[in-house]
Amino acid sequence: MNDILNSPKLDKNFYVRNVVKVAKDLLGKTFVRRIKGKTLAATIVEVEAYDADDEASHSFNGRSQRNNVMFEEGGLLYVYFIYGVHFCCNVVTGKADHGSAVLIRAIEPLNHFDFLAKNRFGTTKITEKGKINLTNGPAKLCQALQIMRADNGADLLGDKIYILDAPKLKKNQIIQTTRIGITKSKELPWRFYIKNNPFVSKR
DNA sequence: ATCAAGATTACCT
DNA sequence: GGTAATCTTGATA
Repeated sequence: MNDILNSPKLDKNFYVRNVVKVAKDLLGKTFVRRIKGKTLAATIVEVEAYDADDEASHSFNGRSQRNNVMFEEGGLLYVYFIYGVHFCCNVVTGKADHGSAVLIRAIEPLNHFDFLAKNRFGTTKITEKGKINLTNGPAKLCQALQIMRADNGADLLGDKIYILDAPKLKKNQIIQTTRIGITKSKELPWRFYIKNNPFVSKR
């Protein structure tokens, strides 16, 4: 655990690359959220890439008030509100004005389970199944980590939300497939997840 | 001005 | 498996 938290932050160069490569490389890295004096840590286990010339991407029709952060240089957090109910968070990638990001779809918590459970269910008493349910979806993990509108545009090189390096996964531990919940560009194989990880949202 | 769709989730049958 | 929840955006009038 201490080894994990003592790893270096991913740097600017990591984020300013092709979005599909960044997506794949984010698997296994440690997502950190500092809030209320706590340092919440979780392993990234499922992601999706959204690129500029990708019909399913929020950036496809150009810059707008909502997707503005996606067009910044890589290394920021893009948070959006969806279905009038949920927040989802993305890691902005690529050069300035490009418009690409990686949706974080699922994480595996490493600490502070009571705090996450309180945020999700209003109680610290949870079953084994409830534990899986803490962060096995893009809106669930935002609720658990208290990521919301105010966090849109957060600097991932700052000290509130950031990602730590971790050993690169082997090729055979990564599954590549099509994305979930979209109607356009469904055929692009831009979803990645860690094989056999119980926190992955859907097989 | 009105309307439909949306990178989801929880709860129902 | 179906659908309500309920805000924001972009299209059409």
